[in-house]
Amino acid sequence: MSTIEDVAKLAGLSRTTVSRVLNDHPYVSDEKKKLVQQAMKHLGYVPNSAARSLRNQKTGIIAVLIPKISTPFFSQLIERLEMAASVKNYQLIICQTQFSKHKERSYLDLLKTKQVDGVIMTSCENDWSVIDEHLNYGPIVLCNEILEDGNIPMIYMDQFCSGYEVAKHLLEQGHSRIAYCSNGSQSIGMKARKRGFEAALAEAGHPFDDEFYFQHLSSITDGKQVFQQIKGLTNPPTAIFTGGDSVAAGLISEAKKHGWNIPVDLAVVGFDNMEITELMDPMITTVIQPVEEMAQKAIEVICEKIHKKQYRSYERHEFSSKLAIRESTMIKPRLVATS
Amino acid sequence: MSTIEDVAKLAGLSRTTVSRVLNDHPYVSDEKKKLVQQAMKHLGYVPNSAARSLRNQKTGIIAVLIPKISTPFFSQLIERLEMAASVKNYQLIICQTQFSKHKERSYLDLLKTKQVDGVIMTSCENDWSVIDEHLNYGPIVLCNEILEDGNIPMIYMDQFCSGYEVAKHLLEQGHSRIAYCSNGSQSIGMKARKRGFEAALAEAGHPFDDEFYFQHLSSITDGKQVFQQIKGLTNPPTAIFTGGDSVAAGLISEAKKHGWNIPVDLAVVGFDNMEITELMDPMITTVIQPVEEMAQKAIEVICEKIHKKQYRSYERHEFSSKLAIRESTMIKPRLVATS
DNA sequence: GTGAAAGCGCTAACAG
DNA sequence: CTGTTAGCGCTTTCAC
Repeated sequence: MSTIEDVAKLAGLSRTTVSRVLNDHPYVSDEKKKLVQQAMKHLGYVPNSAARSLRNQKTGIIAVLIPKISTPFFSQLIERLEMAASVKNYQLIICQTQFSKHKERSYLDLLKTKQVDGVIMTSCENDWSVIDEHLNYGPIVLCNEILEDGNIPMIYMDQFCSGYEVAKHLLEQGHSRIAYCSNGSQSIGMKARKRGFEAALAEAGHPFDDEFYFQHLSSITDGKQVFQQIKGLTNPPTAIFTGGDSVAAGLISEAKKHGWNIPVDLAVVGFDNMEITELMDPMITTVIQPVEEMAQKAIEVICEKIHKKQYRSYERHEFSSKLAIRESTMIKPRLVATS
Repeated sequence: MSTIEDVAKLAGLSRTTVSRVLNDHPYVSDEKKKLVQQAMKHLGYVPNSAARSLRNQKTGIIAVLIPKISTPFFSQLIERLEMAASVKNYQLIICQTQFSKHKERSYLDLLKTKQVDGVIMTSCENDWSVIDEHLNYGPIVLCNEILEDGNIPMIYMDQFCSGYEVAKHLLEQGHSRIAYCSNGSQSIGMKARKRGFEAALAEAGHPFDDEFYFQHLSSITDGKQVFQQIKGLTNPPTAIFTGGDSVAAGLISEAKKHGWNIPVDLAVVGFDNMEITELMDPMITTVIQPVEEMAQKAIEVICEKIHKKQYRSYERHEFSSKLAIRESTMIKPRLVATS
């Protein structure tokens, strides 16, 4: 492995000059520049990044903290983050926290060891004080998460608005008995979603009924179970916002097995716009998150922070969801059955 | 940010001793050891990883080259790779090649710049010569890919066997007119899968019919289109191996819309065991890949290579798939319809 | 057991 | 425009 010294010798110049060529500095004569470039090519020289990191005090690496990579939403987010980072010549280290406080903290320590220039958190298990302490070592930005009072950039979707729009849509379809599911998270975003949902109902004069509030649902199985609960009600809801596509799909699949007609007997709305939503019969009405925009903003913001070396600042970047209205909430005129 | 020097001063000792404590070297008196540890705690000292990398000539980072992160199979693979790497205290840099030869090569260069200790490729667009050249700088292992004649470790699934088992299962269900779909890849693995499929058919005395060979299918839309083709055939197949769950799901969804009964009119087998396979009605028979085992082996092998500093070696690690038999290929006695 | 000193490969003052 | 020099933070001979 050749070093800058080797290149310098071969070109008959000093390390400095080679370094200048390497970093596109001005004040190098074209003649010597060419000499250096030839020597580099000849030796197959590539600068050593550890040495550069040590000298420059930056690595060109950003850590992304993710609870679980294979979750469709998160894998899409990583994909977009990677694409945006790649444009700016940053590498991404992927850290799976598995919702563990401890793991999360140990990954934040990558800032202290200077293994990364910044951290993007897509969820946050620890208290603000933990984040705050790490801010002495580098920038942290939240993408897809909110933390009250934190003076760091936060990039997120307007959940109040998502909840509001879903409810509005269902109300417009003539529903008034509408169920709501949460995944159990008590995050600010989740609370906002519920508030938005309730607000629309209240406006329409159909205050939210706690009997229709189902909690801790996130999987397909959960969706199946929630159907069983609904089936058991004497006066069941006519529509449901499941808060997740897996739940919606599980619920629909189970409901169909029991002869229910979706959306006639029960209108269903999911969340995330996963692939299944277009595969199920009926296709599922769902909320589309602005993944690409959030990812791009997150990279943009963290790069700026790294550059400015100013890690604390109150910044909110809010994006809007879109509602994809599909068959699971739209009652169509029936086709005449051929017998 | 405090350095080893600061710790040494505070403890009234030399950098060497501090370093020894840091690296658990023997020959440090317990007394001084404690002194050092106190000083480290007091200063909140954490070793700088760039300096360590430079000095030790290793980074503790592995690059994973992936065509597209959000593909369910790949996101599962990344998840498992991350978990296995984390156990060995390695970080993973995720590089999305997007099937680009050029990007792939530039990521392989991370080995030259010493930004990573090794590379795991989950697909390979470049020729062997490109790989070979980079082997001068660090280990490369293939996980989920085969390259003829390459003298590097390759971890993969026995595709011949997968294809064989699928065909066998369909034959046992009484089918003889069985269609086969490929995603267009001409990789060794894909060829093996097809050979396995054909072998089973040949054994049963039902040689493969090229009329039933559909190519370049990978998406839901492709699945829908292939159904249209099948519907147009005068003498259509009674079973089909779609080579992918998305294709299978798209096909089934379209077939149902046209009143076909799956599996009675057409038995369908997917590939990958994605979530949808259990959500569709009927649930889809599919091939389960040994993702976890392959990921663990890949990490194990690359760590060993890094350790031994011997990058070239002919190694094959083959794993087996499992067939998950579900409703899309099993004709059940019909339930009596209540009218 | 412990410390002094050299050096991993690179960049940025500072001179000239 | 170019070179000399110091040093980023760490580990490791080699002495003592």
